Amino acid sequence: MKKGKITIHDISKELGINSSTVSRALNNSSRVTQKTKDKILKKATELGYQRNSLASKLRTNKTNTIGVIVPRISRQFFSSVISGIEETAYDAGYEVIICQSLDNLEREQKLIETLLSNRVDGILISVSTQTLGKDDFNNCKQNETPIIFFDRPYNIEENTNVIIDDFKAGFEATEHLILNGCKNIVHFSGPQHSELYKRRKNGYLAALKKYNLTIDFNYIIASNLMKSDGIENAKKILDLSKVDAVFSANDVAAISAMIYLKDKGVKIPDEIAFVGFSNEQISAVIEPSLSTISQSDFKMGTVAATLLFKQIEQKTTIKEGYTKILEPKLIIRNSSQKIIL
Amino acid sequence: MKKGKITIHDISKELGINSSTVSRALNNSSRVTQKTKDKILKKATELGYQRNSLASKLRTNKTNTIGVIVPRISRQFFSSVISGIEETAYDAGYEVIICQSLDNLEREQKLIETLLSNRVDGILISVSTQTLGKDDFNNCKQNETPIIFFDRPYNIEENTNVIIDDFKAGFEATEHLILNGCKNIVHFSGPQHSELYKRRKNGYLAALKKYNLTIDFNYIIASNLMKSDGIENAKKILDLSKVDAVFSANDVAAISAMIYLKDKGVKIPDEIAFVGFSNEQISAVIEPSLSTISQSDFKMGTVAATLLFKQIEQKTTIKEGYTKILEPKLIIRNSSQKIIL
DNA sequence: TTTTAAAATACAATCGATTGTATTTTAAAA
DNA sequence: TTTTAAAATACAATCGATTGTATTTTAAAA
Repeated sequence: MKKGKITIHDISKELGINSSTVSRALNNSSRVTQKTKDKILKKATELGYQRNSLASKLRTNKTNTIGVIVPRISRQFFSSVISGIEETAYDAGYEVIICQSLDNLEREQKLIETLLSNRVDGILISVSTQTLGKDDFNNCKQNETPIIFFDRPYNIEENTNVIIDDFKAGFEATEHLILNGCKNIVHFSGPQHSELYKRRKNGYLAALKKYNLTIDFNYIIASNLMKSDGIENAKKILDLSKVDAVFSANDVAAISAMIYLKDKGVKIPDEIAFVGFSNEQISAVIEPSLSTISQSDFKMGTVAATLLFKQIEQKTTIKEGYTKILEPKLIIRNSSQKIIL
Repeated sequence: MKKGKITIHDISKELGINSSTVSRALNNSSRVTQKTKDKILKKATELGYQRNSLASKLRTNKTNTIGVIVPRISRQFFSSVISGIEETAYDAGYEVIICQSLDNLEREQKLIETLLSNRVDGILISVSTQTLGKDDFNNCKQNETPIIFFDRPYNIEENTNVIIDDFKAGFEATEHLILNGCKNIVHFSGPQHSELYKRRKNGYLAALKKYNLTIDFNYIIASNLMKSDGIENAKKILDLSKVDAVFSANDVAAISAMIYLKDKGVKIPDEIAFVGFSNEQISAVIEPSLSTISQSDFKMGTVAATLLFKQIEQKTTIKEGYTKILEPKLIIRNSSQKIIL
């Protein structure tokens, strides 16, 4: 057995057939007769031939590979999006390279560089929370490598984005609480520079307005929505009087706040009702189970991937500022259903 | 601006310096003077040059890339292992390609093929539950591509494996329950062909023996340990008399059983105590919080990756049947602590 | 049997970077 | 100024697969 990898030239030599014919046979070209194909394929398996994708990709200038960057693969939402992307890619004949930025900008930039130098045909990304600039992804554009942003919108005027209707989600979550008898609803918001959290907040405000509830800006608590922030927020709630509900812009903060409040003897949902955001796996398991917003994650993956493949294959210049907005879905569980007397 | 990607030849032409010198300058070779390097680097950034890794990898016959295959990236344990791998790889200058098999053998085989044809330098894999054969990975060996198995051992006699001491974990979990006053301990076991589940079971049996408790094989319930299996198992428990504890070979089944039993009015841990396995994220959040075994996940990643890099760089033939066994850690939470009168 | 068109296969260049060897340049010594 | 060794740069082959064009083979028609 020859050491090292087998190439088409090895097959070529063994059979006395030119390597171009071997290549065509392996790619099932109509320019090679079935008889020759059979001979070549047999020899290929016999030698344990395995195409060198690097050479093929270099020559054809097409990798049939896309890169996906998310903050963390462990988060339920992202892994569902990735599943959606992978299914779509699988059907379209693309390979997928999954990367996590750990919400770190420097790392994210490095990943982009790596993906570009590996000549991916396109990139799907949910940007890190540190990504604030307007032209962090110029290297892609310079390269004419299509890039599509999902979940966390990025410079909507100039890029392709796939997001959910955060305003509507915020509105529906809040309205649901109001219809369940809540009147003094606190909102846990995220970093205020983020468009996404602004929209959720605006949805919240619009719902209060619709039902003529007083808007108290002390009731809007901004934070990074981490576990510890939830606890801090919960402490603040205990200082505010009359709070009877919380709409949190993510599940993590909602859950840690709930646990803290329960520990302090607060009855949930009867004294304080909760609605979260994201439909993390834990939200179904915690007690009481947390009502939340599902971001149609799998679908977001398929939609983003489909858009990307279209851009890659049409090779059209990317239409600036196209945004696809998906519908959110309110999932009603126990944390928001008060016993209305 | 030239359309398409910039190559070293473009830089070469622009500056009238041969492309070999350009290549050496970009790789910071000592054969190029600093003055020339500066000129070349400046022009490279000016033109937006980006190395074509495909060409480089093809020429050098080294990709500095490893592939990682896990059943699902969303599972807490696997994403932690991956983090461990990525950190180690980052330090060692390797890229990581993450793939999920979805516990599907066909898909797993396809991923292996793709990784090999992309000429990864090595592979880390936690095999799918469908992978039962003894030589599913011959294509790697034929290729002389190192492959290391983690978490789920595979053909221990012939391959490199990184696993935890499942026997010890089973023993400690069971002993912990015994020391908390439990005498009639049910064991939820997994598919009986699996070495891993056999070892956990043997640990359980050894603990019973050590404390002179009767071994009743009706108390060992085998299943696939999915959510639904947990519920089925819980029903069976209700039919058995005297059960006062459960040691489950994973958290998922333990949790669904707990929820079912709680619903039926069983007090946990006072009537039936629980210990799970894996330390899934949910296990800390459920009520009562679930005692479980931590599989030193992050460390498993670093250890497996370190081993792999060693194999890649030494280019030694893979020593057959080397198994690295990591220590498990019992995490005691509320589900296992009875009030002993 | 010779001619000819179609089918099959071979030739050779190419993708972009790397690298051993050859050549040129530089600068010090003769 | 010429010689010479060292430093710097250029030449050319190479990694493995692909593909437009050229050549050969096949088989039918003349």
